[in-house]
Formats: sequence, C-alpha cells, structure tokens
Amino acid sequence: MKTSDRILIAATVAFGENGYDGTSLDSLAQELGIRKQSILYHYPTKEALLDATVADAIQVLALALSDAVTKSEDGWDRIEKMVRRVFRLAIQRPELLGLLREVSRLGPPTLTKAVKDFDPLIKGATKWLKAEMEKGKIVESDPYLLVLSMYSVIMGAATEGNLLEAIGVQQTPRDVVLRRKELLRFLKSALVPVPK
Amino acid sequence: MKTSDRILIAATVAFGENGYDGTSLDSLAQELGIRKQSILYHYPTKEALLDATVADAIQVLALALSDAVTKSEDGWDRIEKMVRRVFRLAIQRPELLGLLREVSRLGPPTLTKAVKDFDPLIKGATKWLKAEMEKGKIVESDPYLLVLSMYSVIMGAATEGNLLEAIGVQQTPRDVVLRRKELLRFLKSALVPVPK
DNA sequence: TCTACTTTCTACCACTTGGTAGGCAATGCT
DNA sequence: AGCATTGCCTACCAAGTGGTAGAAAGTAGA
Repeated sequence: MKTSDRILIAATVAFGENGYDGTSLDSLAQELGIRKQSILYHYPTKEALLDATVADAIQVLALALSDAVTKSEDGWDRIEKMVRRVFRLAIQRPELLGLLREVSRLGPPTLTKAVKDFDPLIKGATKWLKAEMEKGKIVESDPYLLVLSMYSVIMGAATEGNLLEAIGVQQTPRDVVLRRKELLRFLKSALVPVPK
Repeated sequence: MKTSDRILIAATVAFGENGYDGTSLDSLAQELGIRKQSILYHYPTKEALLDATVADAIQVLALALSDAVTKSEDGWDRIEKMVRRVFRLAIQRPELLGLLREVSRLGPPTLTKAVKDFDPLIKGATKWLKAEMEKGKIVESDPYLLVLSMYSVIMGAATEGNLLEAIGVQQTPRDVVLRRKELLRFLKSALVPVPK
C-alpha cells in the first residue's frame, strides 16, 4: 500500500480514538515504522493531515449512506437500512465516527470545511424527509431538526462503546445487535405515524 | 471565591471545551491571572485536577436530576422534567456535559472512577423504569438499554452546539426550546404506550 | 513580636511538540 | 551515461509541556 494511504488510515484511527491534541506526529510515525518527517513530506502540516482524514471519513460515510439509499424502498425501510449501514461502519471502523465527533468538538476551521463536504448529504436527507412527510409515511415535523435528532441518536448509540464498557455492559456482537434493534424501535416509534 | 474553586471552574470549562490534551496548565493559569505552580499547589497533578472537575460535574448533574425526581409525578411527567433539567444545565453550563463526554473518550483510569460515582444514578433510573413498565406507564423493553439510549439522545441533542452552529442552524433561546420540544416528542412517542 | 503555617511566587528542568534544512538513495526519462 | 524527481532519511530548533525545589509573602495564634 502507498505510504500516504497508510499514514491516512493510521491518522484516522489515532485522531478518532485519542483526539487531535492527544496524537503526536512522532507517535504516529513510530506506529508506522517511519520517521515523522516522512509524514510531513506527504502532508505538509499536522492540520493538513487532519483535514485529509476528515475528508476521507466523510466520503466513506457518504458512500455507505448512498449505497443504503439505492438499495432501499421508500419510507421506514430506507431509514432502517441507513441505520444498519452506519452501525456496520461503527463496528468495522469505529474510529471514523469518533473522528467526526472530534471534529465537531474542535470547531472551526476544520469543522467548517467538514460541514461544507457534508452539506449535500444533509440537504438531500431533509428534502427526502419532507417528501415522505407529505406522502404521510413519516410523522409531520421540522425535517431539519429531525435529521439532527437522528444524527445525535445514531452517533451516540454507535460511539459510546468506551462508556458502555466502563459501565460493564457486554460488547459482544450479539449485544451490539440488541442495541441496534432497540435503537431502531426507538426511531421507528418516533418517526412512523400510528395507523388509524 | 477560594482560589481552588476558581481553578476548578476554569478547568471544567477548559477541559469540557478544549479537551484534556488541548488544555495546558500554563494557559489555564494565565486565564486565572495566577502562575501554573499555584494550580499544582491545590491539585498535585493535572490528572488530579481532571478527576476533581469530573467528580464535581457528576455531583452537579446528580443534584439536578434528583431535584427533578422529587418535584415530579410518576410516568412520563418525570422523564419530561428530567430532560428539561438536563437541557437547562446544557444551556447554563455546557462545559459540564462536554466534560463528561470527554471523559468517556479518554477511557480509563478517569472514566472508571467517574462511572463509580455515576453508577447509583443509573441503577436508580433502571429500577424506576422497570417499575413504571410493570405499571404499564412506559413501553416494555430492556430498561438498561433504554437508559443508555436516552443518555445518548439527550447528550447528543444537548452538546452538539458547535455542529449546529457550523451547519448554520440558529442558536437563539427560542431555537433551543424548539429543539428540546422536538426531542421530547421523540422520546415520548418512543416511551409512552399507545392508548388502546 | 516571634513563630508556625498557608499560599503564591521565581527559577529551573527534562522531555515532547510541530516544523525546517538539507542530504542521500532509488527511479525513470532523455 | 547524465540528470531531475520522488521519497525517506538525519540533524536540528524554538516553543511549550507537566512537574520539582525552594524562596518570599501573607496570616493567625501565642
């Protein structure tokens, strides 16, 4: 694999798990078996490296979601498929969601760039939700607020692994499935109108 | 005010907003108009200072919640009062929830201690939820998972201020109230059984 | 006033941080 | 072969890190 890609992956993990300030270029380099200066050759500054990881993470997430969209029916089915996709991502590459959370804590300027990349996704989601509401397949409410609520719910459920572990909640695949199921029930009862 | 208290408050804000690694004792001291060594007099190490802020944050949160419990009826009313309390806290002292999130990212050993303080709250909540379920006032489901779901939802909704700002969502008091309302609807439809 | 104690300070220290300057080997093009 | 480019390296550096040692300044009781 290309060195620049290896750096990108390792940096995503490190930034996502230990935070930006908690990650030093030296430790990153040591982990990769190279010198810090090799990192700075491919990415001129630490911040440039961060930006690269964030852009990549967003692209991966967008890809997963758009895949869920194309392979789903309308209404609740689509939301369920998207949640499943995000959960699968959270299990396979937890650092990705951790990184996005870290970015939202860091604030500008990195967050500003990230949001620019993310905006089309949000715009698309709100538009779709609005259409579904008109069709009566989703409960009537402010679509923008709904997207954000869903974002925090999914993000929370998917990234609080550390916390769950500390509390003593089992983290076996079966338990994760259970949690995802509970979350889906949660979302469904909030989003799908009650049949009269 | 006592210096040690001033340090504690400033540290809570700094750790909660910039993270543990993103906060230096020097910058903290400068903010307070004292020298770093004065901080180290009251709190022997940076980690001891972190532990103190976390213990304090948990105590404040626990107080707010227990206050909500004593001043509420059973069933949904109690949940609503608790959510309102947490939101008020999130508006008045956003750094408190930010700090707790930071702790859950940092992992052991700080997280371990924090969970020990927090455990009675969780135990109490699950026990109460279980009782409510038996009375039929709350939808039947795994109470442990429910508490955790609620935790992430509330935490997410209450702490994603940075993100909302970057997306361009207004943050006036009125908007926050709207978001809280939306969250309550969200929770209510997920928790309260549909009357037959 | 002397003394013991608390609090804050100056002076340092070893270590780590992100980043610069420039060398050196491999690769591929002419 | 000669030569430029790419990729990784060694050698440094100024600034900042958490933390130690111990002096100075206040404060309260005898």
